[in-house]
Order: sequence, then C-alpha cells, then structure tokens
Amino acid sequence: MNEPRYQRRKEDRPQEIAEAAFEAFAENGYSGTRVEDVARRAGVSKGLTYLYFKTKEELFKAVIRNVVTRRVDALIRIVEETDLPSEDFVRGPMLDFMKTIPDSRVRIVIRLLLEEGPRHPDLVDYYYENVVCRGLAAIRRFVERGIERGEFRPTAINDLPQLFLAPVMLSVVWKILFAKHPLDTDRLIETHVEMLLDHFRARPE
Amino acid sequence: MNEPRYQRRKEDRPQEIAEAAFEAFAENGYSGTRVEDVARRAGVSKGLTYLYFKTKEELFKAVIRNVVTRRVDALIRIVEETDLPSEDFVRGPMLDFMKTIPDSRVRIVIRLLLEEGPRHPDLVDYYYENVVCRGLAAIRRFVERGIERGEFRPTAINDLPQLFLAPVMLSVVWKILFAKHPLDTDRLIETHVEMLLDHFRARPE
DNA sequence: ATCCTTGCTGACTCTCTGGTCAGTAACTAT
DNA sequence: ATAGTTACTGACCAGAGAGTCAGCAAGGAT
Repeated sequence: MNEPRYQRRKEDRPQEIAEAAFEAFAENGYSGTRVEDVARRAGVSKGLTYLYFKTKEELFKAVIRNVVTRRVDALIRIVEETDLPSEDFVRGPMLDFMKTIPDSRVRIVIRLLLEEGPRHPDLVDYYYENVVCRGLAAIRRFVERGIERGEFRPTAINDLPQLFLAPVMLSVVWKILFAKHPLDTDRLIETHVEMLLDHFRARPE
Repeated sequence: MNEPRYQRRKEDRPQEIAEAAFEAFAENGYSGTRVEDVARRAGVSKGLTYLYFKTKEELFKAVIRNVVTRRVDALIRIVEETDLPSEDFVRGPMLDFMKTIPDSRVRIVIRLLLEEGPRHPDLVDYYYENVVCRGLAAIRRFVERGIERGEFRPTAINDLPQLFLAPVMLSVVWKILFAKHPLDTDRLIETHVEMLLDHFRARPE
C-alpha cells in the first residue's frame, strides 16, 4: 500500500513551475519570493526547479515572457480586422479591451517589471519591442485610418498613442498600491475615452 | 600632522545619511541597496547609520517621508490662491506643475513605493493620506469652483480627479522603464490638458 | 522479475548582508 | 595637560536564501 512518492512528468513540469512562480511573484514580488516557495507551490522539490530553470532570474524571465505574448496579439487582431466606424470601435471593442487590463495578468507583469526591470535591461527590451511598440503601433494605425476616412480630425494624438493608455496605466498603478481604496477604473477609462472622442470632433478655435 | 579621521557632527548626520540613502535607492532600488553603500556614500561607517536609524526599513520610510511632504503643499497652495480664470489656470500653473513631476523626486518615490509598498502597508497609507488624497481633493475643489463660476460644464470628471493625473502617471512609469526610448512627456501632458478643456467645453450631444 | 535510465529529492554549502557591540578617538570642560 | 563624555568605527555574528549534487526510486525495456 505504499503509493509512489512522486510521478515523473517531464513534459508538464516546466509549465507547472512557471505557473506557480507567477502566482508566487504576484503575491510577494520577485525578491520576496523564495525559490523554495515556488517549488512547494508547484508540488515539487527545490532541486527540480533548478533542473528546468538555470537560475531564479531565468525563471523570472520565462514567467514574464510566458504571460505577455498573448494579450497584445488580441489587441492587434481586433484593430486590424474590425470594419466598424472608428467611433463605434473605440466605444466598443477597444474600450472593452482597455477595461480588462487593470485586473489582468498585465497588472502583475507591470508591477514585476517596475520592481526588477532596472536590473534586467534585456527583459525590459523584450517587453518594449514585443508589447509596447506593437501595441502603440496598432493604435497609431487605427487613428490614421480614422483620419483618412474623415472620421477623426488630425490632432497631436496622432504621434501620441500613449494618450489612449494613460488612464489604464493610472488604474494599474492605483490597483497595485491602493487596492484597499477602490477606484472605479471602468468609469475612469470610459470617461477618458469620451474625452478622446470629444477631442477628435472638436473644432480648433 | 595627523588630521582627525572623522568629525563629530551629530546634528547633520541624519539628514546627510537620508540624502545618501535617497540617491542610493534611486539608483539601485531598495533591495538592491546595501546599508553599507548608503554609509559609504554619506562618508560614514555602517555602524553610524544604525545609530540614527534603527533598521534599514526605518531608513527607507524616513527617506520617503522626507521627500514627499513638500511638493503636494505647493500644488494645494497654487490652487487655493489663484485668481485666474479656470482655463488659464489649467493652461498655466497647473500644467507647469504637472510637467515637472516625471523628472522630479516624485518619480523615484513612486518607483520605490511600487517596489516595496506591498510589504509596508503603513508607508503606503501615509503616502495615500498625505499626498494622494490631499492632491486629489485640491483638484476636485478646483473643478467644482470652475463649475460654480460657469467656466466648466459639469461632467463625470467631477468625481474623477485622477483623470487629470493619468498622463503624468504614464510618463512616470515610462521614464522608470523606458528611459532609453525618449518620450516627449511635456507634449503628452499638454495634449491631455487640451483634451480636458475640450471636454469641459463640449456640448452633450 | 530484473535491470537500466533518468526524473526527482532533500540535505548540504557558500555567499551575501542586515544588524551588533566593544573599543577608539574627537571634542569639552576644568 | 588631563580626564570625561560620547560620536563614531570596523570587525564580527547570525540568518536567510540561492544554488549544488550524491543518491534514490519511478517507470520503461527486456
């Protein structure tokens, strides 16, 4: 009646460990998480972690890359494929997308990047090129298309796609720091979007 | 010809050590800074640091409090004392104030709070009450005054003073992470302010 | 049943750093 | 001068946690 003490599951381990690491990092930050915590959470020994990830830093980078890759693609796809009028698109799919970010894994990733980024320039570069740049480029193309179609007037926002994301960023930071003082981030983002649209409609004086 | 190896300067030491600590934390973050680094930078021995600050954590908190207290007072004062029309005030003193933040010590404080905040709830509370709340309250009063005077129309921004600060926050985060990819934060903030004013003027449809 | 490969364990080492404290020397008072 | 006070030093300690590795046992091959 002696059950096996462990199973060999070479294929699944890396993913499981990375998942456990994400959770642990999310709760305690990078430097506040011990590799042994990650291992215990994944139900393995500390040694095994080091079989699949050379160092704690490697593990960290793998976790970030793992999480990040998907979500931007989603944004880019909905931007490229839509045939809605620009205003409707902003009020619809784009707004929905923006509202999901502050409660998604992206928030955790940003928190972790802010904590550890300065010590891992290559990781920040990776994030910049694969997420930030591509996301901003998609927004910029969307605005340009709106202008070509005559749905938007040309404004300074053309060069500043970051303006779309400003309230999202604020919401993320707020939720990291002031979780116990609730902020209606949905309403914040909605209002910001209305402002953007006002601005695209407004006559220069 | 033997010069004294050190001077006794009881009065100045705490401030000097706190200043050195701020610089060291700014460069390497909290956990990346050794107490000995701080001491060397301040030109004292490690032991002395512990004479004036009980623990590294105490030192950290003292540094944050030290930096933070002044700047909000400045904002509140200019808001309360101005007699400019609301639009002029926003385009003038308030805009100037907002533009200074991403390159000020506030940026460093936010970076440090994001790194260590989750492990020091009391420090976050202090920051929230003494900086965030008071700053937001000042903005809210300003908007209400504008509405009373008939210079602004009532909008959702009334309850969301955070919207004023969204691009400032984004600028801060951008400068923490992507220092090597310059962003024209002045222009970002100016454009955002123009959007805000458009919105206060716009007719509901 | 038995061997063999290798996924996996857990106790170990080693470094790093926060924190201590006995002793030293700078200033003061006489 | 000299003695007394205490700001200051620097060598030390202790704990924590990253990373290692010899050996064990799970599961497949024969």
